[in-house]
Amino acid sequence: MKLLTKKTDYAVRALLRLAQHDGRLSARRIAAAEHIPLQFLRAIVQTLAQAGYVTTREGVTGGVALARAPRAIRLADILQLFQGTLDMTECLFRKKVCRNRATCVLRHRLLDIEHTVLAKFQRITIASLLKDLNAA
Amino acid sequence: MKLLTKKTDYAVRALLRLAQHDGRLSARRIAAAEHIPLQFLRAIVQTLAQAGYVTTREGVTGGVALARAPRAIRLADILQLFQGTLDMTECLFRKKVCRNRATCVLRHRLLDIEHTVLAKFQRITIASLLKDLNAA
DNA sequence: CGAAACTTATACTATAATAGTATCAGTTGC
DNA sequence: GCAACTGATACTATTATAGTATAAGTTTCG
Repeated sequence: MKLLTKKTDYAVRALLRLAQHDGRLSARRIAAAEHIPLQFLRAIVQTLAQAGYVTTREGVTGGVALARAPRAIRLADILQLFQGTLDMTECLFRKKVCRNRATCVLRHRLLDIEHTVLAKFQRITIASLLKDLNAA
Repeated sequence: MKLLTKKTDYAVRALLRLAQHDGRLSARRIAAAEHIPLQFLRAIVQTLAQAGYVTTREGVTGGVALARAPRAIRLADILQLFQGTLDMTECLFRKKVCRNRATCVLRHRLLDIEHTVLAKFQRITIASLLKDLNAA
């Protein structure tokens, strides 16, 4: 079971770099520092920019910068941005009614677990990760 | 994010059926009752049999039966059987040393979350699901 | 102006996991 | 012997993930 995909992982690492640097950084520099394929990172940065987590500037002095305070960027939001919502509610909305009671019983338990996971992800922010990083 | 694959889901549902029936059931009957593709379920049953959760008997009077008490079958074990172990430890064992501290910081948090999830899955058994089912 | 360093936008590919499907062989009991 | 079952494989289709490639536009500096 994989909790985070590479995209999410890279996004978080890029955000951490930006938070540490406190200014504008080019995708190329971030990619080199984090060993992330450049084009892949560029696409990730675009997604982050469109969602308002970073600002970008074109041109030779351009690059990427944080658009929000590190403590205002929650891992739960980045996760949702790149991996979509937690979607265990399928049986409730997509099919008429859960035609199998056993499945519903299971889903009830899964929903409980997912809420727990989500709550934990919501408490993790770029700021809290940064704190861990500096403490280590 | 998907916690359970179809295989795990089907396996649990099959085990619940068997626990309710308290005897031998053919894969065909289970598949029909749970709307599971027959060949797919048969492969799942084989895996369950090889792992010792069910016994099978060939021939016209054959079928599948539980080999363990419902309360001795934990969802965590079924999950592991079909989806493998929780594998967030990659950076510790597969690569020499985590060459990126930010990643390690993240993984540390992920491990914590995975332990929580695993603990919850360990507390769910076929018996506890059956109880939910009868209470509903 | 024009090159260098940057982002934007999109299209393409490779690999692996998931979810099934299809068969043939062997077993059991009437 | 045939109907209903399991065992064991091999195959396919779809999707997600993880990239790669490239053409086009922007900004600054010399």
